[in-house]
Parts: sequence; structure tokens; C-alpha cells
Amino acid sequence: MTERILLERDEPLDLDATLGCGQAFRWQKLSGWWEGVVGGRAIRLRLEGHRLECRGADREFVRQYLALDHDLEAILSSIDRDAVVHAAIEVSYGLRILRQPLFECLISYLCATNTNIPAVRHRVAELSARFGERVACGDPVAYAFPSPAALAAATDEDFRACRLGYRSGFAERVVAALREDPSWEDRLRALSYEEARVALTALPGIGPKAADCIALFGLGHLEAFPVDLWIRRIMSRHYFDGSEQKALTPAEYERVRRMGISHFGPFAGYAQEYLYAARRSLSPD
DNA sequence: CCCCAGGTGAATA
DNA sequence: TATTCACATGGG
Repeated sequence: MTERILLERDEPLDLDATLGCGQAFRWQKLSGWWEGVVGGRAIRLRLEGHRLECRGADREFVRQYLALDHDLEAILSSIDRDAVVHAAIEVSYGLRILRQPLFECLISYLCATNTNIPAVRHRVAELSARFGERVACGDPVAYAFPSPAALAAATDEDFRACRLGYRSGFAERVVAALREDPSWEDRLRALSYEEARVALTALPGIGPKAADCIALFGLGHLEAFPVDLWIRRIMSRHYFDGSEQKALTPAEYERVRRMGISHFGPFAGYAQEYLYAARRSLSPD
């Protein structure tokens, strides 16, 4: 059964940019439909003009996940403060910051350090296939991202089999920590952005970059401004006359993050994601 | 074979 | 506090 969401004029959505920009790792587009698994549901989405067609989840779930309630026009005009981000907004107009399930987001970005996006997708798919529950209505077989309890059964060897490499020990320890403190997620959700990134960086394998991604995509702190090598390069080239260093030291990370937040304001995370989506054209070579 | 990628933690000075 | 290094893996 297919549900339909009619988008209003003031509800812009670019589904390709939103699901393909690299913020979430479980989506692929097959013969016109985006297919993914979110919160135990195998979902298919297709956008035709102003009509969003959904299978596998009801309207409210999809509206919530895609954050259709974000006032995107207001958000984009608030971050549209210079020619560089303006061009990025024009290219990906309608890209939305998803509301990702927190635990999946946490483990996904633990898997996303010092690597590339296809490898992260592979790792998350392996974790789901080996430890997640089979999703009933998946046409090709689909697996939910595993719960903390399900992943607690995973050993260091299991994580290595899922191609996490040296991150395996970090993953094992994070899962164990959450298992020993079941209310941790709820307490995390109650924290401010700055408090949350302190709590997140206390976890093994989670540094400032992963913490900012989890704050942005998993906790909805839209002012979070994750700084990876691409963003660092873009900010250095277009926003301050930067000497291109190789290493991104903690002090340098903090400097770029602060600059992003102060320049773009309370929705700096949106600016970050539009710049990231435009990284190939904004960054030389 | 090389270098790079949505970095992080430990060791060292 | 700042610098340096190792680390598993996949893409180009």
C-alpha cells in the first residue's frame, strides 16, 4: 500500500539530496525509488513533483524522519549570508537534515572516522545483516539496524568481520557502556548541544567530529557544525584565508566550528550540510 | 605501488 | 599544551 504526502508550496524537499548526501548510510535508489530501513521499517520513497509516495511507513513517520516540519525556507534564508553558501543552497535547495534514530546514528558515525562513505555504508549494512532483525515486508530481504541489546552479543571479532577494523574495540566498549546504563540515551536527549558533545566525546572512538554529527543528525541540535577535512578545506578556502595544513588539530577543529556557528547562526548545521553537499565544486581537485 | 577518506587515542616532549 | 604516530579498510 502506498501512502501519499502532498507537499505544500512552502515545504520544499529535494529527496535525492536529502537521502544521497551522506548524512545517512542505509539508502539506495533503485529504479526510481529510494529504498532504506529506518526504525525497523523497510521504506520506499519516491517524489514526483509535489507528491511524495511512501511505502512501508505511515505519513507521520515519514514526515518526522524527513523533518518536513522544519521551516526550511526560513532556515535557508537565515543561513544565506554569503555568496558561497548561497550557491550551495541553490544547487541542493530542499535538502533536509534527517531525524535519525539515535543509536544507529551513534554507531554509524563511530564507523565513519578516517574512512570513506561507501565503506561506512558497507559496515552499517553488515552490522544490520548479522545482528539486526529481519524486516518482514522487505521485497529484497532487509534488516533493521540492531538494538543495543542485540549488538551486545557482538564480540570484537564480530565487529572486525563487519569490516570495522581498528574501530571494533571502540564499538564493543560503547555498546557495553550503553548496556550498563540504559537511561543514558534519554539523559543525553535532555542535554544542551554543548553538554551533549561533552557526553558523546566521553565515549571511546567518539571525538569532536563524530559527536557533532550525532548531535546534528541524531539529537536535532541544528546549530552543530561538524568539521571534517572537506569542510575544513572549504572554510579555509572561502571563509578565512587559511594556510592549508594537513592535520586537523583539536584547536583548529574548535576554531573552525566556532567560526561556522558564529557566521551561520542557530542553523549552522544546515549550512554545513549544504556546503558538504557542494564539496566537489567548492574544493579544488 | 601510491594517496586519501565525514578522525581518534595514546605516547611523547 | 602541542606534535606525532598508528590504525583497518576501501576508493581512485
